[in-house]
Amino acid sequence: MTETAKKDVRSLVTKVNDYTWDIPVSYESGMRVPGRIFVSSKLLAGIEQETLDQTANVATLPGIQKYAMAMPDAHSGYGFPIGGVAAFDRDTGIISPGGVGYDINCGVRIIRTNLTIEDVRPRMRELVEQLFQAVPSGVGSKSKIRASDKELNDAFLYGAKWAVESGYGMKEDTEHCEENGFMKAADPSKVSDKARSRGKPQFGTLGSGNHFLEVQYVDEVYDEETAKVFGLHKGQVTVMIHCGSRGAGHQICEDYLKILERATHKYGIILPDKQLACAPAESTEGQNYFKAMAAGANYAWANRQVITHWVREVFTKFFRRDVDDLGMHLIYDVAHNVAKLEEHTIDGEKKMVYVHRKGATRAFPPEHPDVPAVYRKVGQPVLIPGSMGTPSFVLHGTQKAMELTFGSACHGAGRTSSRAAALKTLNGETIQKELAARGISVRATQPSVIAEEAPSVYKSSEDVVDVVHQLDIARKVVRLMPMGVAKG
DNA sequence: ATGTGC
Repeated sequence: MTETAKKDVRSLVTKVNDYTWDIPVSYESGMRVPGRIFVSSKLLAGIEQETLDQTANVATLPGIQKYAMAMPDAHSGYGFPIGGVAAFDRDTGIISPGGVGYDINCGVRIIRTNLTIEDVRPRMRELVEQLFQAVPSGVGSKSKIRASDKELNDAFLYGAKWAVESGYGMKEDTEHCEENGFMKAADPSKVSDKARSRGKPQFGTLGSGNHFLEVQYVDEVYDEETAKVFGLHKGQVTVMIHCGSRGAGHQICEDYLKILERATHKYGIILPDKQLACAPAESTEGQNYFKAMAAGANYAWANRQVITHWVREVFTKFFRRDVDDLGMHLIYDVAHNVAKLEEHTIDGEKKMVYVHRKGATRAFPPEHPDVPAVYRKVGQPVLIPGSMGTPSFVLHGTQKAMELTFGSACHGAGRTSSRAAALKTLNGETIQKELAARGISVRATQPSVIAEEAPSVYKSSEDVVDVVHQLDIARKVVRLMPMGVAKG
């Protein structure tokens, strides 16, 4: 980024405090509320002009509440910024596929183990190879499962619950997922044949891009008490799965963007950007999108659940110990790309709003009824993956998040440069060797994937997480260092 | 992110 661009960004926004910057309604015509960026001055310098513009654009949408928000990892996306949070009044507001993103319920889960670094490190390469072989990855990768139409339908309806009941997991798994692993609003009849045919052969596949399957260890504990509640302690090995709804979610988004572009016109909604296509939340078009989106979200939960089962299979064979003995419990599973109908207190009044989190994690506080009973006292686990070779974090949600961000926090590091730029300047094999020298085994479909996802093309996950911690919208519990990574 | 791209 050039010096001029940096200056430009700073001059347009107003500092509220060290981690909060506002885009005034005077920034762009039609803004109904200000934009609000939760970011340090260091990270603000890296926020692109387009991200600010997109945040301001979101602020023009009907029924928006309080602020159009951007998290410290924000970058530009389709219409809405990635790292964005926006809540719309159920009765007067809109719902928009661009506010969720193409990868519906792209998300993260973390599984703990009883293994130590010493158990795993000497055999890391071999273990990663086994995981890579067990979980199909890459663009267009196909599942080992041949799902029937009925099974696909049940997965759209019941998500992780379908997977567990089909033999891919343990009953307790669904209790440790956001929404218990499925959104009840799902209606598979609102999903097109094309989306179905793309989703049918992809259960239990990782996908590509920044999606990964990672063996990690707890290298720092910030909050002993909460870590204990999550079953985490220093030196312990964990497994993180980061992936989404594959071709199914992608097709649902594409289908409904077209439908909602027409609805935008039909309902006379004026948009600064066509990519913000939306419909009144309670309109037929809006509700149909919501029902299809929920089905896509459920597909992603089913996907991560099937992968979890195969990960457990690999570990039990590899270490010749059963799942109970290995202590491979799912800690939690969060959605990073989803819209939800939630109750929030706005200006002292309880209200139902459609909260769009696109590249943002729900961060509900202690005592919230939607937090699983086992975590009720400490708040929802907030899972923030790092980029390849960089630390990931477990945090917990707070009351402050309910007050400031509709119960939301950031979702990860966020790119600083494009895939194309990374491919031009970086060599995958060199990066793989550098990571190996740091004790991190990476197995990918091809070297170019490693170049595209190099640590240097991402913001620091540490910096991003520190902002949400300082703001107290999520508090750090542990830091996880990667040891082995399987990627598409 | 994606049976990757106007």
